[in-house]
Amino acid sequence: MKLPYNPKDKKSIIDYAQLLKGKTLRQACDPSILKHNYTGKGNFGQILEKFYFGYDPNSKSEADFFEIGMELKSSPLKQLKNNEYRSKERLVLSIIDYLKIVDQSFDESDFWKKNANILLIFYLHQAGFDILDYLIKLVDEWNFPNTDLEIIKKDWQLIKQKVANGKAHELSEGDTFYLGACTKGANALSVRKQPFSKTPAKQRAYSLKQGYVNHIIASIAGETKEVYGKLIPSVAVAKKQTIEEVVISKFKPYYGKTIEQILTSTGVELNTTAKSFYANLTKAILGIELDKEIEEFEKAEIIVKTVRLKENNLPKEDISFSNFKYEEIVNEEWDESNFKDILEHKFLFVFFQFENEELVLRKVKFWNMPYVDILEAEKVWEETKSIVSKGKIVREVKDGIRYTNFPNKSFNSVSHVRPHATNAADTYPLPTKDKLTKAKEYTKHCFWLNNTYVRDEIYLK
DNA sequence: GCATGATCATGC
DNA sequence: GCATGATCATGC
Repeated sequence: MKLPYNPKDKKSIIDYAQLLKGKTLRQACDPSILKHNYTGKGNFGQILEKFYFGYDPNSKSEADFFEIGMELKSSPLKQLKNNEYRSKERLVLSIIDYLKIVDQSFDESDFWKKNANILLIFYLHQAGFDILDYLIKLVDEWNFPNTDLEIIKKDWQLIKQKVANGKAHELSEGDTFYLGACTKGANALSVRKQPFSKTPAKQRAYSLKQGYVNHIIASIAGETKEVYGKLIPSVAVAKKQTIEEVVISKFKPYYGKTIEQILTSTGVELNTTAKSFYANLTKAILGIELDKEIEEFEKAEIIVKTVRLKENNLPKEDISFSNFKYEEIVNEEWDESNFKDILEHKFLFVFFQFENEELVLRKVKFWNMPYVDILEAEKVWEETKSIVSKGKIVREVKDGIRYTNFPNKSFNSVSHVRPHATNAADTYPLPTKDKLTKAKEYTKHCFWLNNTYVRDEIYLK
């Protein structure tokens, strides 16, 4: 079959791909597309390869357009309430071969051979639409800018190192900044051998974090009426530095200083009672304008948490996350849950401590949750799901206060469940009526990190 | 002094 | 109106 492009000529391939912009697969392809047999999540890409580019989908370790070393990737966009576009998810790249990575250098790696040059096709995912009717919005090639590539190399090295240490089963997306190791497979039973441990490891693929993909779409969209995220200022990571080193070096001069002293020396005026105060103080220290986001933090989806320690090192409060919906948690599995997704992020903790009633900056710390603790958090999540499913939330009512069966601080050393609402009447519906109170809805709750855990495993370590 | 339930304040 | 970060109140 004669291809409608020259597979040895990059420009010819890209020009042909660009014709997809503003079209759906149904409009862009031959009517034979109606007979496609691809089902399942990844099938947009497979249909695109077979019916538009005219080659059979494969899982070879070389790039799809092997003659010029360019890989084809398609990925969904979502539209926000304000009509701006964002990536719907992380961009999943090739499978990590645990057995081979340990003997490879980055430049000669399977990863780099396949993904150095990518032809990206972004389509708008719309619920209820047939995949043939998703509108293709953005088409362009992508090469990693050098500053990003330095960070991606370090991410890759870290993944390799963990496998070399016999810890492939402990990999987490939170280990790295831009390039993640995300789980890939039908279910939790999709596992592989690893070279230096008998423990089977979950099958994982290299992936670009959702925040990084948002940066990509903002870059390739260029000047359009539609908004695809925004390009944001960088904290300028020098070639031989990690993001951690740059950020910590900027904070260090302020260790031991009071908030007032920090404000004076940064010359930034801030409303200390404003909700965004600590976030703004972080930006002031990093030298980022207050109305801007921090590029590296957005790309790496780093979650900043500020903690105020008492003089005895115990955080004054536990750390809250988003509320969970009772009707959702009972239908979720741990591996797909919001809570696990959050816990697999990279965090930046900014620790202040009370010293004679005054808060001083103690230190900052990059952190992601170790594998064993994620297993602990899973127990809290499973217990919560079970309690909601059975309708056994309320244990007893005393003096009008409802005491629950949700996992508390003595249930687990890592996390517990507590209310997080405007008041007791601020509720979400229950999937199962509460047995004791007959309530059909219940005060909003969320997962919290125990303050003792934050002290012992994050601050003191 | 802490655990747990409850609530507040801000900003989008 | 609601999400989010922060804080309060009470009983043991």
